[in-house]
Amino acid sequence: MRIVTWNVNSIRKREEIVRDWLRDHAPDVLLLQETKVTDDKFPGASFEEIGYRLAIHGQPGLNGVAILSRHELTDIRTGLDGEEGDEQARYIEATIAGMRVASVYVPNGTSVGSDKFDYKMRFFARLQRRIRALLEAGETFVIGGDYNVAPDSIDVYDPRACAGEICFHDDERRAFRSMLWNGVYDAFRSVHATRRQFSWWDMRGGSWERDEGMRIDHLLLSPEALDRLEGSDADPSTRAGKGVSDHIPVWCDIGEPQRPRW
DNA sequence: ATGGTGGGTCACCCA
Repeated sequence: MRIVTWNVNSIRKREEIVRDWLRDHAPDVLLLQETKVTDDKFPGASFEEIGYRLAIHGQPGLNGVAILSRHELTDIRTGLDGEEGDEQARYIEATIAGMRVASVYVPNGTSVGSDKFDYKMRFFARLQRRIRALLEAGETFVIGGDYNVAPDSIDVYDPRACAGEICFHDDERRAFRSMLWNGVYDAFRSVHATRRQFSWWDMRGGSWERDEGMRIDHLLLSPEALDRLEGSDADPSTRAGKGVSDHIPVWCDIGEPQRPRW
């Protein structure tokens, strides 16, 4: 089962690109972030026509997450607990082929020390609580998305230039590691221990041309999903050219269970 | 240190 995560930076702008990519690669599941559209205006038919079912959670103009799946989607759940009145559409989760699969769009945080940065840090704590609940429930799960944090020095173009900056600040990296210490695993890094592979390059300042990117899109796996992990990679070809997202798709392949659970 | 481009919606916010 191939599960892909892709921040598309507006699904309406990227509808053709995403549909063509899905036709070429035919993954089982695509987790979308920054769809930037309300549910009634999501271009769902375009993906249903090529064999995908949808679970969508959007809002006007900002954020927005979705799950596209070739298999049945059940028990769809949206949002994270822990913040009264939070209207931001950043989390959706569903059961697909016996696994819980989620798409998450962690807040960018804008700048270290801002109100939005505080919200980002609270969001990490809320996400961690969800991870703990899934682990305690014994679920096999994959949470893919734009985490807006590069975990390690190898994951940024210049660790000195990025030190203390948004998406590489120690507080964010600690929050990411804190999730891992509960017993979830970064799929790409589990497969490629030392490979430098960015998933995002800023639209501004010719970052793509200079290869000044970061690896901020991740798939976090439960232990059972890690046992079944058969591969993980990304597709930088989608970043070339005009009219593309600033993020590229990142995926993992989860094999069939090899034996009954203990 | 700033600003660069490209989304959103409709004078700016967000990345």
